Amino acid sequence: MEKKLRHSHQRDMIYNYMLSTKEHPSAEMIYEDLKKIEPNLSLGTVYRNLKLLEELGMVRKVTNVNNVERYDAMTNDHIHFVCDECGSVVDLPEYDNEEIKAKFSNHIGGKIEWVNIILGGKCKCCCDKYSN
Amino acid sequence: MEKKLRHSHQRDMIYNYMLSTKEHPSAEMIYEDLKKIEPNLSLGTVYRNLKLLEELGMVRKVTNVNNVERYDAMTNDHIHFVCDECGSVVDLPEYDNEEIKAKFSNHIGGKIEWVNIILGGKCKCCCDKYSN
DNA sequence: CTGACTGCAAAAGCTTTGCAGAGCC
DNA sequence: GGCTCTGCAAAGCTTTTGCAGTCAG
Repeated sequence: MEKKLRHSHQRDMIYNYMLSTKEHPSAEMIYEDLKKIEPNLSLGTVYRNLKLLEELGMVRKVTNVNNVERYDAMTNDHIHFVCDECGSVVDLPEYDNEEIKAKFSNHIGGKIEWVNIILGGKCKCCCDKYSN
Repeated sequence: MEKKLRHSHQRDMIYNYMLSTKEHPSAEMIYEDLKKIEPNLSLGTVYRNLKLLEELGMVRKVTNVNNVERYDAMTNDHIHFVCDECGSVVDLPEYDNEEIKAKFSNHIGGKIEWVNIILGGKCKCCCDKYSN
């Protein structure tokens, strides 16, 4: 059942990149940025490692923006805001998910393993740009 | 700017189907079911109309399960639970989104237009099936 | 050495789109 | 009649996968 992992330079790069950015990048964005440092990197490797890191609970999918999945390194419980205009995804301050879990756990009967809260609309930047 | 819509039998079928189901279907699921009644229906038409209905605010994307988008007819504020095992998406009782909007609107600066709250885990059915 | 990991490129989805014809108003 | 909508099929994109070679332990 358990996976046996070896050390991998590429996986390190990807994870460190995830830890360093606040952009909630897509696989493609990660690939484009890391290729500057490691020109041989392949997109398939990015996808494979994101999936692995997700299974390890080190990274998670945040949301799908325009049919592209956006990722986040797991830190604490926090929620996100997505701009429908420019597609940016930003963190919002810490938020207690336990409350909402507790509220619905009876109703579900099964096991709640995660909570994903996303607000959407138009970010400040886009509101200023096109005022309407 | 405004769209000029004509009446369309296919669009009616799709919307009525959305109102009648609790399954939060994908385009494909809608297509498969409606084809039984309307064998000429095409998948492209389902996609086109879902997009249209979404723009009209009559339908919304709920969440992406295994790279497939799931839809819901807009009713009131409610939230969803997704089973990671079987991919089912179910409604949870009404929930007040205004509270959470209010909590973060200052922080965002822009305009919050929607809230999407999703809980995930293993549904009762799957918990019973594979007990571990 | 062994088997996990990678790059490459092809394959596999899901979703969108161009086009010619049909249908609504 | 004009413009929207549809079916069909092709194209477009993102993501996954097979393979042969590379690398970590």
